[in-house]
Amino acid sequence: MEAEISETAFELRPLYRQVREAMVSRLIDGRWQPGQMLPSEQQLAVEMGVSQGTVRKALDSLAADNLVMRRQGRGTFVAEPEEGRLLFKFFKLTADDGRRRLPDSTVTALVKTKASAAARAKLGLPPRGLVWDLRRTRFLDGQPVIAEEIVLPAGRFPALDRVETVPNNVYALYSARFGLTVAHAVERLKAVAATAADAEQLGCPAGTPLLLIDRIAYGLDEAPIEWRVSRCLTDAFHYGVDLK
Amino acid sequence: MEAEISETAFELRPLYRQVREAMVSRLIDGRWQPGQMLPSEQQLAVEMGVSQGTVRKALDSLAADNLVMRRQGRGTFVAEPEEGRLLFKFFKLTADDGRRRLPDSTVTALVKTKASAAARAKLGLPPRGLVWDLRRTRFLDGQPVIAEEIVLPAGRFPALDRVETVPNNVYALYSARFGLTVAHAVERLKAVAATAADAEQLGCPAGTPLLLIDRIAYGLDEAPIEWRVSRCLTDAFHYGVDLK
DNA sequence: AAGTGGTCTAGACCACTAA
DNA sequence: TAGTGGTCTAGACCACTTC
Repeated sequence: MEAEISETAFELRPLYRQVREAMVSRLIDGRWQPGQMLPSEQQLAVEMGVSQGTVRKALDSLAADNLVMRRQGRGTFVAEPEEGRLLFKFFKLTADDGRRRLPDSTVTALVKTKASAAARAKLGLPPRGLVWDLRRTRFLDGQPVIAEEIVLPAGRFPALDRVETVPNNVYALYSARFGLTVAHAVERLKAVAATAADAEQLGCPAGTPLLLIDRIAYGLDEAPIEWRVSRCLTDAFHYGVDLK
Repeated sequence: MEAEISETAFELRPLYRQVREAMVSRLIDGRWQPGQMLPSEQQLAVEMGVSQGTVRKALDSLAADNLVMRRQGRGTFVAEPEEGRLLFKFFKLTADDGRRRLPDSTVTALVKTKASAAARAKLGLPPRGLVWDLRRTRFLDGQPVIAEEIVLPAGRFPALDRVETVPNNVYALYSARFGLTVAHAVERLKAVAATAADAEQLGCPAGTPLLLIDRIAYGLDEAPIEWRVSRCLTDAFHYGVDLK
């Protein structure tokens, strides 16, 4: 009952790191579900055989990464992707007047194909690996502003095409339907000219400057979950970054 | 000697916040200079009349914001803008092959003028406020890749035009010459078409898509220090963002 | 050996939430 | 009132750096 963590006598990482990793593994395997309240610090300390202060340090680290949410007087809860505060963690486009909202989405294609060499490299897939290729157009104020392609490793998204409707917030779908939590992402931005296809999809002249966002999203286990390329009109919007 | 912090009995913010603010004010007024070693946690605890744990929490918070650097066995040091690790805190452009280096710079103009309405809004200046307007071209591999305009409130940069040479890393200049530390910045990115002036400066056709970076940089006192607009060719480079 | 920051513990008390 | 996380303290011991 006690030695949940320190079973082997010699451990290189500090205790609170090991405690954190034990907690992350509970998030990965679903023993702790989104929205669920965690045991109290005291209970976790007893259960894991460490002091409350060490549990606190691990929980604070999870909270800093937005994996759990802590509320004084209430408890500690597993983060939910639908939660308002987190909706914009991975969506950095903002209207120039400051209003922030998620654009509506219209799926234009969803097919399973062999992964391209680029997709295999981005997602760490073997030769002949399969992927889902999802394409959609996203609208703000009824205007098409983003042409998006999402590439997913087919093995982690079984029967994705049997989902009735792909929701606007796909990360909520990944979580609820496939048990995959997007923990962090890396984006690369460039300015590119709209191709003829972009121009048709976005209703702008060919050659129009577009903000290209190339994203790889990673799960709790640090494995790539999604490769996404968004091509955005930025006449009335900007991509916001906080450098701290 | 003791009650450096809790002079008044009632304070709303937690102690470690007050300790942090006392420390930040020492950074602002120059009692703690860049590169300088801070007193040990124990000394600070005694001096400020709090426990070592509270001092540690304040110092950890400063370290998280890259305002100080902590090294086990050595001590805690005020961050220096020239330090390698910090050079890229505010420069997010990376070569597509992964190499990171700061581009060379050539100043094309440096004049003191009345601030435009836009500049007054960005920098929080009064009507008829004065600014420095610095323009430069930045090169990577000998190729011009960034056309940059930097607008500075003249009041905080006296005799800027008497600086012999404006260094490539202007934030080191702000620190060494004017005692101004850039603590954080907010950037807005868009894709725009190169104007005729851009085209001439960067040696590209007019209409070429450019990544526009609009940055406001803030000092330790949270007042704006700099407004900067960079227009970047991103054929061989990208702007990297880590979403965590 | 001495001095520094890093980890871990134990316990007191406060602030907030819910019943 | 009971239970939760948040703050603050005091002290022990470890890891690293320097002399």
